[in-house]
Amino acid sequence: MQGRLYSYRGFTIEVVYKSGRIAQIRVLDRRPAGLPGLPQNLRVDISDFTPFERAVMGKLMEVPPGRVVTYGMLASAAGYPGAARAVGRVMAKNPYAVVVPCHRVVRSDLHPGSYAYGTGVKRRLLLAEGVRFNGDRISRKHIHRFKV
DNA sequence: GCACTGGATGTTT
DNA sequence: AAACATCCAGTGC
Repeated sequence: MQGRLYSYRGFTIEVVYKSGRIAQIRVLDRRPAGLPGLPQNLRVDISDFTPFERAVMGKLMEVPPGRVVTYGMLASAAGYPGAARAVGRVMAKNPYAVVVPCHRVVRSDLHPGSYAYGTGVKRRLLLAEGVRFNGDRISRKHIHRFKV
């Protein structure tokens, strides 16, 4: 698997194509040397996912850089209150890092929580997007409120 | 406040 | 039936 390399806020992003469609987007913990910026118009295909997964991923894509949501908040906003842990399962399998911004989903105690590419990468990605920390916890002002 | 524990939880495979 | 990137209430500092 080889893909196109892009730059996103100090990280290298690899977009892997399979038969003309985006198969995976991953984060490489490496400085992007002279790479183009990550395109805004990348179209990811979520039609093969379950209704629950589509609802969660779709809602998550509303969260902008510099904001975070908790697993439980995202579950409720997607229409599945109480499914915080199931949201964690979706995030763990998310093939489209950064475009489906699973690094912006954090624990209810505002610790960043786990990440497929390492907790350090998650923390530094959030920092690069403008999220401030108090020690190892995210400050409350960055919590995103979904529109009703 | 902090750290830890045990149990409940929803969805997928 | 098992797995899990959680959550909450309880306990003891």
